[in-house]
Amino acid sequence: MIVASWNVNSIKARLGNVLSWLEEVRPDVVCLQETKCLESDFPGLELKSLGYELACVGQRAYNGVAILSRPKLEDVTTGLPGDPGDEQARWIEATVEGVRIVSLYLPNGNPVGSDKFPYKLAWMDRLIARAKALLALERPVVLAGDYNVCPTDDDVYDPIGFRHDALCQPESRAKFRTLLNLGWTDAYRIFDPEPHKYTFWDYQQGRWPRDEGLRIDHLVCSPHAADRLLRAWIDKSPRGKERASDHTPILCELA
DNA sequence: ATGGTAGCCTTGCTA
Repeated sequence: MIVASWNVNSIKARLGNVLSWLEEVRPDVVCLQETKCLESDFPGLELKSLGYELACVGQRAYNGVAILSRPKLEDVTTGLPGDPGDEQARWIEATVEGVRIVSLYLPNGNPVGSDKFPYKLAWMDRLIARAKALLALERPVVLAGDYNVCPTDDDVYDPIGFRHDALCQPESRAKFRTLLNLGWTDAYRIFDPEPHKYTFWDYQQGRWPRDEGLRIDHLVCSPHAADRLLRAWIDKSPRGKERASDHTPILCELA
């Protein structure tokens, strides 16, 4: 089973790119982030015509996550537990062929010093709590999404320039490590130890043609999922297309 | 020193 994660930066603006990529790669499960539309506005018919079931949660203009699946989608839930007052659409779960799939969009947190950064850290504490509960299921689980965390300086093109950025803060990285230290696996790093492999390149200042990016999209696997990992890779081709998202898909295959 | 891109709607905010 091939599982992909892709921050599309608006599903409506990116529909053509997404449809052509799905036809070409045909992943079994696709987790989308920053869909930026209400459930009622989601272009589901086009995706269903390619054989995908859809589960999504969204809000106007910001955030929004979805799961597409060729096999049946079961037991869909939305929202990250731990803060009933949190209205932001950043979390959706579903089960596909016995694998619990999460599509998550972790808060960016910039600028550090604003209230956005403590919101990010508190959100990560809730993520860690939910990850503990999911581990207790003793089932394969994939936490797929835009984490807005560069785990190490090897995951950012300019570590000095980003030393004050929320994506590279020691607190952000420490919480990501706390997640992994519970027993979760960063699937990409199992298969590719090379530094400076990226999933995001800013639209500005020619970052894409210069390959000046960040690795912030991750496929985080529970032990039962990690035991089934065959490969994980970044597909850079969508980033080079016309009207591209600033992120490109990351994928893994489970036996 | 500045501005540079993209998407959405709040023509400013978020990233």
